[in-house]
Amino acid sequence: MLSNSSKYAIKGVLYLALNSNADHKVLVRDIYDTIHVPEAYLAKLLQELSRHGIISSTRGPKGGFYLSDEDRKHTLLEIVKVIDGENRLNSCVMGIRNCDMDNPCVLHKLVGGNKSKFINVLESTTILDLIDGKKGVEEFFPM
Amino acid sequence: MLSNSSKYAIKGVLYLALNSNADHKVLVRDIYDTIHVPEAYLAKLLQELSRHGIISSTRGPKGGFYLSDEDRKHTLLEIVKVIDGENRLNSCVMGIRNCDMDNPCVLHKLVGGNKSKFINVLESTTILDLIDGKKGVEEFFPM
DNA sequence: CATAAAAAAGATAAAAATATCTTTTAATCT
DNA sequence: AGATTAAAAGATATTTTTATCTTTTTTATG
Repeated sequence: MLSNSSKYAIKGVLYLALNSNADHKVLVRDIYDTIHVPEAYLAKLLQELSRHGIISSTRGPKGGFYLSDEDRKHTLLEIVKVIDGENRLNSCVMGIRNCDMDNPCVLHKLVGGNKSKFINVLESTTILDLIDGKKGVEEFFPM
Repeated sequence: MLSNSSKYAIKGVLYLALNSNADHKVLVRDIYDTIHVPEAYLAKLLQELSRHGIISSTRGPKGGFYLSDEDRKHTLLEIVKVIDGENRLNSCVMGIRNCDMDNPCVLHKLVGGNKSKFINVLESTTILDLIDGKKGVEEFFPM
């Protein structure tokens, strides 16, 4: 359902949500170990998210990645769509042609409901929602 | 969540459920076009299922793949486990270490419920359940 | 302005998933 | 028994995903 890349991206954004703001940017090298994502790969993913305006970044000294207040209003689904593309989530669970919500195949009816709910959660959950009331990274990235 | 291979396999088994029995075996070459799965690849998948006792087959003239009455009692989850292995479904949605149902990470709590339900459907649905009351292939594989 | 810091971009590599092709084995039928 | 049929097994190829490495561009600062 979700690619590894999307999971990585969400973990990265989550870290930024908990540890950064416009006045305190963070470097990929400070993140990757905590969230268990290869450094160079994480860099690529964050760059992609930045390019799409999901997160913020500045180059050069004192630069790094961070989340503005606006950034925090983005949903998990937006992250997933940037990384995995629209198609992956929209396609029929069973990969059957001409099958969608309106004209579901038998299998779609069977498992499609749960999938829809899964997507709904991603769509209705913002970064802010996720970290609301949480204090530290430990809670999100248990060893 | 499900690999393409698993989807292919389920489609193949579904076709067998609708079109075969011990007295009427079918060849891969008669299946693949209808369910839109590459011929040689489908053959491999069905062979794997046969090897694991999920479906039946015999070689030689009048041979082919088919489902015995017993075969029809297998669940979708069994098919998925043979093709994708145990790990794919059991791993944490977010790929976070030491995270499971008992000690869920924040994201797990968020989407884990829907995933569990998805797996429950696969686990509680047999091949027989799937085709119960259905008349033809068209209903399952709409063009 | 020169230097250093850090993201951005581009190129390449490795691994996994998907797909095909060839050879072997087993079953049936004449 | 010999020929033929079809799955089983094995080997190879392609594509996609995941991952790394190198170069370039931007920015801050001495």
